[in-house]
Amino acid sequence: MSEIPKAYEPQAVEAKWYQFWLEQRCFVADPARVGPKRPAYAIVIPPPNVTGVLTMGHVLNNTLQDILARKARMDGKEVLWLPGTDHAGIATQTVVERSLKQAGEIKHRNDLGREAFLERVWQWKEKHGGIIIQQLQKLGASCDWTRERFTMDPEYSRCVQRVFLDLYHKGLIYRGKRMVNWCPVSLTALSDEEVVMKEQRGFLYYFKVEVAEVPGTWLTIATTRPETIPADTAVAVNPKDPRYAGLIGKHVRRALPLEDQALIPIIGDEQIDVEFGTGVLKVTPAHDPADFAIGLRHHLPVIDILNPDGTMNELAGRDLAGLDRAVARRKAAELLSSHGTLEKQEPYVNNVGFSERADVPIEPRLSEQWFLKYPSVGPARACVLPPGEKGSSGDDGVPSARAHSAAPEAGAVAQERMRFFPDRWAKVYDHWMEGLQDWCISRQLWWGHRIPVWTRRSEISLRSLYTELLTVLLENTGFSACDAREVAIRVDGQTLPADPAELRRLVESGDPGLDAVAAHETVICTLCDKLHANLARHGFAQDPDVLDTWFSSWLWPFATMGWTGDPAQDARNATLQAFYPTTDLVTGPDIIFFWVARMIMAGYEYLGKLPFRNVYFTGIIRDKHGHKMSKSLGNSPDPLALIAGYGADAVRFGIIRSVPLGQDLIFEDKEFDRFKKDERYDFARLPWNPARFPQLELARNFCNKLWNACRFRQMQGGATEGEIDRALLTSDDHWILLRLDQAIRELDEAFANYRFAEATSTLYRFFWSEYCDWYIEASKAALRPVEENRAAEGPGGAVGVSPDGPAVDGAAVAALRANKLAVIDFVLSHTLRLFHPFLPFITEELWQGMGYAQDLPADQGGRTILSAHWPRPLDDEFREHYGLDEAAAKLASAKYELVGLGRNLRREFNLPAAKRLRFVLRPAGALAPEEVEVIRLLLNAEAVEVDGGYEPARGTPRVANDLGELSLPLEGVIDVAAERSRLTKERDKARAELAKVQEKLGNPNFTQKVPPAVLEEHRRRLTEWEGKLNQAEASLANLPAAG
RNA sequence: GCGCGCUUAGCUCAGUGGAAGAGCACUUCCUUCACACGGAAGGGGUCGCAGGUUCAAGUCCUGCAGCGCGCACCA
Repeated sequence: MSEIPKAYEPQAVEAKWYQFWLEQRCFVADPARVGPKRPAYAIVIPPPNVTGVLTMGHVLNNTLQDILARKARMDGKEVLWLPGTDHAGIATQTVVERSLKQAGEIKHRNDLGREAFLERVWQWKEKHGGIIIQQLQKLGASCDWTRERFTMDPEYSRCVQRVFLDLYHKGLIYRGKRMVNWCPVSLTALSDEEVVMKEQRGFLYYFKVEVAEVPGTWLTIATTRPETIPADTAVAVNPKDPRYAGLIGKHVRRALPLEDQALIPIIGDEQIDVEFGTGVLKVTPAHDPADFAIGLRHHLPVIDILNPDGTMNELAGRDLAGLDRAVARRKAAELLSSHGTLEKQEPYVNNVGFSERADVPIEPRLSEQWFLKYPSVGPARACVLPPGEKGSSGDDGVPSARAHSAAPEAGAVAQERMRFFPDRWAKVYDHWMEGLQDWCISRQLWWGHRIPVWTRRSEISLRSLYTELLTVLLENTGFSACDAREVAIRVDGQTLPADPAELRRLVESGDPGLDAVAAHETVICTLCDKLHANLARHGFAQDPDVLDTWFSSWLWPFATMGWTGDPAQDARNATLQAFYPTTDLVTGPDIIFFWVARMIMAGYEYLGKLPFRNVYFTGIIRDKHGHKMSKSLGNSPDPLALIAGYGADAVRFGIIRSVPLGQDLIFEDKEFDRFKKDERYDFARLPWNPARFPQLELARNFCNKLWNACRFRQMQGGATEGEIDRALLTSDDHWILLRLDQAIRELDEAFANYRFAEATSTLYRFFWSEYCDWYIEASKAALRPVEENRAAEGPGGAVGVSPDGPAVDGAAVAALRANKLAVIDFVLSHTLRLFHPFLPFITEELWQGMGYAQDLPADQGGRTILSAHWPRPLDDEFREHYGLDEAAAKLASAKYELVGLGRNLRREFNLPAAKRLRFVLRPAGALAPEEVEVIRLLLNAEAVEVDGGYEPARGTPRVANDLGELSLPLEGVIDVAAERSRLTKERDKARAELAKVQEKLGNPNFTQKVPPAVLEEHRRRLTEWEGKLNQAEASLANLPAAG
């Protein structure tokens, strides 16, 4: 570190060290190193979308993971932070299709066809897939990039299909015609979790229908969707509703379509809310989940009047067919109106489900889809510790195995517990797990894992069918018993053995029932590539759908580690054995159902163990309006621009410092308009140019402070990390070492509880307030060049050292100076390590530049700070060895307190900081000259005279504490009024505080019940305030008469 | 409708029953040889409201209000 710049310049530093870390393979995890002395620590990254770009949410999330990973490395653990991306089915397909359309290459993906289109998606992925990875590297993420995974990697895809096959085998996956959430834009089904409810302003339309059997009797029906009237197949009322009960069983004439006003029944159903609308419900089984359920109960027909894209089909009738559903709604209302059956329409606000991705109203639609009944629900639900429970933690914070008292299933035996941070999310999780609905896992997309199922419908005898299946299994395949596990066959919903020998036995059985020709549906689920050609040749067609992206993500913790599902093979998988279960998961609470819950279930189902031991849910980063920041809303600043402007370390520190456990963060300066003209920052050059970010500015300044503190040390010269001589420690040294100890303890506590923001506060306070503001300033007394110190302390020097003070000795001064540097190096080298997880780049630069790496073994910080040991609290041995003394530290803080009081006098008497002042100190006890010199320096005083018998002139401002009385003789310029005002304020304050303490101590309830320590504290406070009050009163009495 | 958060200084927010805190902003002073991305001092708070528990409540309990977020088939 020659030519140290005055300000920290992050850009070059960051690139240099990241490259160094990669070259040195610092992030690469080696399962072979894991052992009793080197425990494993693992995190899997929440995989960002492969075509995504970094958002502020990613910054928060991945910085936290990086902090955990770097801290774990410094703790001596073998760390695997496993990175990767997911294929993001809908998002990626949409992006690619849109770009091809914009380029004019296609009008629709059908123009290319499935294979060619997928080819283009892969090209897109190759081109854009690395962007977010590079961005994570800019942030400093210490992922093991050699293990980067993608959910569409061949091995990963195989895991997905194996799991599909397994669940199909187990009967947990089934195909069914059910109501699903249909997105008319993406043209695919969605899971319930991908639907967001939004309030919509619409109308409640009241229209009337005549009861066929009782002419002249009309029923009024309220609906928000008049366009679905042609799909109505009944009208429902509550049988307990006296208004309508008598009409049940009769019919009404359906209003639309006009050309087909069919008669539909009036049915009674308990679910009908008597209070709502008119108490009469139109029942539209094809287009409403609740109505569908009613339809099932009453065996109603289903009329589907919508096309997949949300337009009306011909069943909607002449007037509506072809119209978009929104247009059709208005048209239907007009039709009713023109026929005099629309009684009124009222403005109405209701909740409508929207496709999260396409942001259009979803359409409840009856369609054939694949569903999953969740596996391992019992253990997955039982393993998460409920709020308030701590579990019994081991040394490394891993909860030990313990049975759950409320395990809902007998199979859920003693198991490890998982902790959520903050724990309130456990309740949300539990609630969702309680009401699990089957998961719709099929998507009508091309980009994704294609469902490994082949189907054929045929008119055939079972004997012929089985014979044919034998051919399919055996022809050109070398099929063996082990392959049989990779095939599941169902005929008409019944499982058929995939073992050729058993099939042959069936074929050769004499059962005459096998010869009847009938319609059969044969479904084959297989992983076996060899069968595919045979299946095609025999008229089987592969299911065109792909699986929900989350159906691959939920396997992430073990599929990324090379899990195969083959027990023997997995037992030999060193990575899986060493690093699963993982230690921590860091993610947003918005995907607790999508991802976290499902991973837990998959973990139990396939590894028999929870996938991670702790889940940290981050806050959500919002803009000043409280909206979640996202790329699509355009309200997120580009993190890379922030990194360019402030430095990666500052962005990390600023964000982490601002986000307490589990709270959302509003990340924007509301007073933007006031500051945007601030010329100190050239934000105009930055593309996002939104605002300035006080959080980041603070953090950048902090990095600069750290930089300059080291620069200051560097400028002092001398040996690096010399030996500390306990005999030469000053009270300031005792103080800072004990403050360092305190900071380490606070940090350990913060880490144990995942309180990262708290950790940054501790670092900030310790480094800036304690180390820089007090300790370094105080140290400047000892750090002055030796000659200067001799002059300052020699006889006739300006400082009022008592004449019989120690003889000044050049060698002694030099030794003191060297010892001071040794303490500074000790503290700084510890501080850099404490900062490293948060500020990886600047700490590495300083660690190397300051020479702290020099004498250390390569694997303990010699090569890089990354592997330096995390500082331990100063133990008894250390305290003993260096004679660390609480009393000395107390003396130092008393000094600083007195300095604060003295500086305050300056202010009170309007004395400019530059004005050289003489103070007089009447010490309460013995006080070494070097202590006085520190006080003088911190006061920026010309002199502090020590005079045990000093009696200041009347009206001389003075302050006092345990150390003594500090007077500021202001010859001839005493502002009596100012001093009276100051002392009066002080006296009143003392009186008030004294009264409070006296009242408490006078209360027998208090003195009897309060813990001794608190009582002691209050008694101490009493004497303290009494002393202050006396002093203020005495000073007031001492003031000359006004005038 | 049910659940979960939040409400503390002008702003953004910490606060773990025992003397109300930080950063920014504001006022005044200082370019003193680490740092003006800096230093010193200062002003500013009935801790949302109302009850309760306690010797002691910003902190625990109950209710209420406002804001936010989830979950939920009210057409």
